[in-house]
Amino acid sequence: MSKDERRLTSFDVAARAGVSQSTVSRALSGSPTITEATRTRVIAAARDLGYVVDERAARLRSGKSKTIAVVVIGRAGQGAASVNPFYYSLLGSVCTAAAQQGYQALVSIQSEPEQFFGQFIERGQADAVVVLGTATNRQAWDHFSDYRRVQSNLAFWGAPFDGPGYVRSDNHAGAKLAVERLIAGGYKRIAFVGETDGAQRQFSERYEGYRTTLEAAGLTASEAITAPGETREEQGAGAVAALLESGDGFDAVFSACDAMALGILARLRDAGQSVPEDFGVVGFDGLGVGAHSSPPLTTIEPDFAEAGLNLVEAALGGADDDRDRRVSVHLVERASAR
Amino acid sequence: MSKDERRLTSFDVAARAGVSQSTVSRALSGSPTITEATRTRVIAAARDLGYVVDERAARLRSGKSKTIAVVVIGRAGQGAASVNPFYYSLLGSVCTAAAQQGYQALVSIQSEPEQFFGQFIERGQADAVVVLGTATNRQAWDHFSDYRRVQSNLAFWGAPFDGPGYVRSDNHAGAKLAVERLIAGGYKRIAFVGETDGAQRQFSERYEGYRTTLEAAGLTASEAITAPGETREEQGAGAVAALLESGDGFDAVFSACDAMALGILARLRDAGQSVPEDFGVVGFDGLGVGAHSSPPLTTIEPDFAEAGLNLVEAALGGADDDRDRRVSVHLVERASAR
DNA sequence: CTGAAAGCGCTTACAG
DNA sequence: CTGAAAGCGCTTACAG
Repeated sequence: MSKDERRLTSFDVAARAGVSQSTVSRALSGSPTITEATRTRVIAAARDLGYVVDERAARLRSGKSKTIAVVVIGRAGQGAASVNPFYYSLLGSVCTAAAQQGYQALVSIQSEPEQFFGQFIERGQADAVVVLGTATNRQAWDHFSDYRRVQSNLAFWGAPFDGPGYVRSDNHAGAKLAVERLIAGGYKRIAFVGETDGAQRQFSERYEGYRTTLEAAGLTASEAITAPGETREEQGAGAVAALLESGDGFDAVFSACDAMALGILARLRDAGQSVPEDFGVVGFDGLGVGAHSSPPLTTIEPDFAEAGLNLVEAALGGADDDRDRRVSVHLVERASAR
Repeated sequence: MSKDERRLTSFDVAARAGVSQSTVSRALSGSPTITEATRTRVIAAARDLGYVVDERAARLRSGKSKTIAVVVIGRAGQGAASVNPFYYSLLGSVCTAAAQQGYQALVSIQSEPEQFFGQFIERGQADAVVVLGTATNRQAWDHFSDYRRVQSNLAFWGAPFDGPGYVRSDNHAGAKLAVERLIAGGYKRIAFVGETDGAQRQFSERYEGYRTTLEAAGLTASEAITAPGETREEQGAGAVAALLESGDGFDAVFSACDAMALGILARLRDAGQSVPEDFGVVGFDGLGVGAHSSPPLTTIEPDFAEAGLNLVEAALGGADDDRDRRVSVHLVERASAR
């Protein structure tokens, strides 16, 4: 610790300010029942002494922790290196939103079943917990989904399921933005790439938005296209390859996520298709790496600050919070649609 | 909380296991002075009851917090959105390393002077603090650098200064790897892009490594090249533009960081230079986005897991830790050098 | 508006 | 190896 031999306590501040310990506590915690004069004196004494309250004691007595635990789910067997930039940005937004609400953020990265842990509230370490990360770690989501039944101060982003506490993008609005952008670019035959079987719940909503927007414009929607692959990029590449081979004359793709769109772009280049001239692509997520692809990827981006705030509010609200939280999205114009 | 009306305490577990409260504490905390039989009984009682220890109380009494505070510095005025992927990866590695050592991670993102805060130890919230982030926020680094004088359980990555507690890449080895790779690719006139005036301390070390490696190979090193710009990418683009205009016949660049290298690649493409055929580029940092640039960027990547571990150890070690901590690096072969 | 006292739920000397 | 007691440093009823 520092050079002081003994820890300073509120007693020392009380002595110096000539008040009782209780008054020190009230003055420092901003209690309205304290004279401004007294408060000023106490604050000065604390400053002179270099005193700060011991949060362990304050929290034990008050029963609150003023902390949000944030669990980041990684791919099984891969740890922190498998967390993609999208979730790191979301993590950053949650930390910022928590700070704005006067909370601190206790972060843990969990990818293996033996480390799945969410009992931060029971241990008095947090008042609520936010879980976010890849939908592919099914075991992790099963774990936290079960846990939500006994602990309602839990909010999620990225889960393959749906239910209370789940926050997500306004997928319908996003899909509409993407598809309308492609229609405006003059593309005639627009495909959707991404699974709609529920592995990633949000994809189904994006497909629905794709379908209704196309139909509203008098165009025909096709079945969602998918291809197997270890990574999202391989899946996207495979899907667009199938699409080109189909001979159905597709000239544009709305990809359910940017990672797949990146694979789509790479495959299109290999196939000699020029984007955006011959073929249009719009993704979803607002991944920063899309700004460096060739061509840079036009995409739908959720408002990260709003997402962070919604997650914190939903977690803190617990069972009383039954709002259907959908985060607004906007179109990021880059260069993959003419 | 959950459905129980009253919080469970170690007393409840003691009653159920037929032992005293002290025995419960010792059994659960793994004290070696407890019979295996007793421990088993206590653990079973705790499990049956669904009891977990209240960390607020445990920490108050023990005086430890088993937590590492991680401060992520963002660009002034920009918040979480300005934190680049490199620092998020580092943050993830620190969280993982902390967990491996039995510590939790309390994360805060700080970019404005009014939020600079590091007194987590004095408040009993952490046993050590790790500060990382962009070197460009000079005020933030000044703040934490001053703080290191009174609080030695502090470690840094990315600081524009040097001193105790600073962990960094093995820049000499990295520069050597990069330059030797370019020499092996047959490039004849290799430039260095990046400032060496100390704004980013590590850059000077990379320049030195560049210079000595080139000289050892009997080639001539040039002065470091820089150009003004709001972002690293603009700086890189400007520098390579100057380089091409110089007419000095440069055919390769070792860029002090990937962000600048990305700008270099973009500018080279605009100038009609083909990479890696006419011009070679090697960056530094191992940024994930480099895998999606065109061409994909060959780069030097520090070992993130090792970096996280070193930061945690250095912070926990405090004044007793005077090791010069340099994290090993490796070459990531992509496609910007022939 | 302020103070004296109690107590939050643990861990840790101190005994035996 | 286990127990009874004290005490970590606050906040919060309870008084006045």
